Amino acid sequence: MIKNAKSSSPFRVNPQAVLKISKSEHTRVAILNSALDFIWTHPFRDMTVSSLMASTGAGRSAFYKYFKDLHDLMRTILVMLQDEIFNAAKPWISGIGDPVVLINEAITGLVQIAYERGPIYRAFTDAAATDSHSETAWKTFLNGFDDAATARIEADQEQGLIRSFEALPVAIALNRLDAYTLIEAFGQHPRREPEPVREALSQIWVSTLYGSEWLGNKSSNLVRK
Amino acid sequence: MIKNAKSSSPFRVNPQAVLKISKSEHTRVAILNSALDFIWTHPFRDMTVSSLMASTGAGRSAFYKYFKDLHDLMRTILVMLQDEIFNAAKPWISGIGDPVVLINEAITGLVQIAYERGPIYRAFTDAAATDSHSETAWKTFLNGFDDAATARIEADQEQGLIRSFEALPVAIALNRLDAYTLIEAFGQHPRREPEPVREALSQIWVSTLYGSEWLGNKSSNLVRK
DNA sequence: TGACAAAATGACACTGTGTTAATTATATGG
DNA sequence: CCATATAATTAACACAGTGTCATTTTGTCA
Repeated sequence: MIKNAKSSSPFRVNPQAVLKISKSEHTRVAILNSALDFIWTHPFRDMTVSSLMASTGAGRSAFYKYFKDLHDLMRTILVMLQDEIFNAAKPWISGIGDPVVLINEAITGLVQIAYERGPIYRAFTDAAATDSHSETAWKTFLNGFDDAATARIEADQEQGLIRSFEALPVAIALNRLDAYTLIEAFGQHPRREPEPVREALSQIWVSTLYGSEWLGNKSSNLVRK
Repeated sequence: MIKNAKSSSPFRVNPQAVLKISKSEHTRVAILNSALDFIWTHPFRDMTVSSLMASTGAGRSAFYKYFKDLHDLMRTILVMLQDEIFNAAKPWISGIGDPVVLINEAITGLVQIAYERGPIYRAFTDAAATDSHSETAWKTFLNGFDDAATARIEADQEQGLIRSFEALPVAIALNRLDAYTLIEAFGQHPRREPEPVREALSQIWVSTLYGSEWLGNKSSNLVRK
């Protein structure tokens, strides 16, 4: 029980308008929300099955009817959040037009979401450290970004917009840059200010891929044919 | 017991030439080596006090005479390794001459050490996820790099070698880039090939700080006055 | 050798996990 | 509205690992 606006995650699972929810569905949603609330204010390492179930009304062992263990629960949440963040990155990944403008759009979106969900993403990395299945899930999540960024870099290289180099290692490195910079900045309270983080990431991506001459707010005139 | 060349960490604590070692010192060193060997081949999450002490001959509870808990042990190891890696970064941090040459030297050293010690560093980050003291130790470790890099960037900005921007957020971001790219590439077996990783990091640092015109193997003609 | 300190140990209490057999609640068709 | 099948819930248990402490063993040196 006991959750006030300040201590509960802004991301909670919608109880589907109270209509047509089986008891089972209800408990499952209660557990998910309880986990999201917990993670918003506590490190993942302090999460226990009993601490979660305490806020749902049900007893501890009911948990195991819905999730295999705490890591299974975390993987469920990761899947729930995946689309949201992939969509934020989409402008650059598959957008058409000035790539410097697009990349800034994508980074702005990424920073925004990281700011809003930081502690949850932080919990994924903590979970990955303590369980091999969570580790695999987190790696798969990151690999999705690696593949997408590699494809975009290679496409821009063919257009002559990016000079020639091995795209994959650079894509991996830039994605780790984003992931862990953002998680460290926004993964626990108090969170850092978003704007300086956004500027730093933007500067690094743009100068690495398109050259430092495009820094600053002026729009570039690189355009995809 | 039982350790062959293949499965034991190349970094082990020197038993001081067998000379003048008290029983106590001997056991302490045995525990440290046991931990290093374990970490070289297993994830930190599988390390238990009993698994460690099994290879030392002593019983489980003897462990607590030497270390408060497993995280205390890990912090001890982190302190042991700290100098080595700070020294690798030193060329750029405090070197004089062409900064592009220096930064490549520093990154080469960093990659080298990360390759040799990868699983140990990986264990630090895993430990940081599960214990608040280890988390603090790891953050302090990273902050050392942040401060040093910030100072160097600001110095080069005063020399006009780096264009003007807020140095700290960029320094933090570039250090997270290094730390987590290296740990992911070399933190568990099989490790990735070092050379593509080195190239990617070098490209990102150089183009972010000094501009993409200095990429490639040609030495730059930026020189500190 | 004897006496003292240091090191090591076994036994214990504790926390948290995941399972299972038994119990209780729920929903639905007659 | 009730009977009943099915689903949800629980209490109790066995297990793994931690950290402590009183006691015993070992090492050292006067």
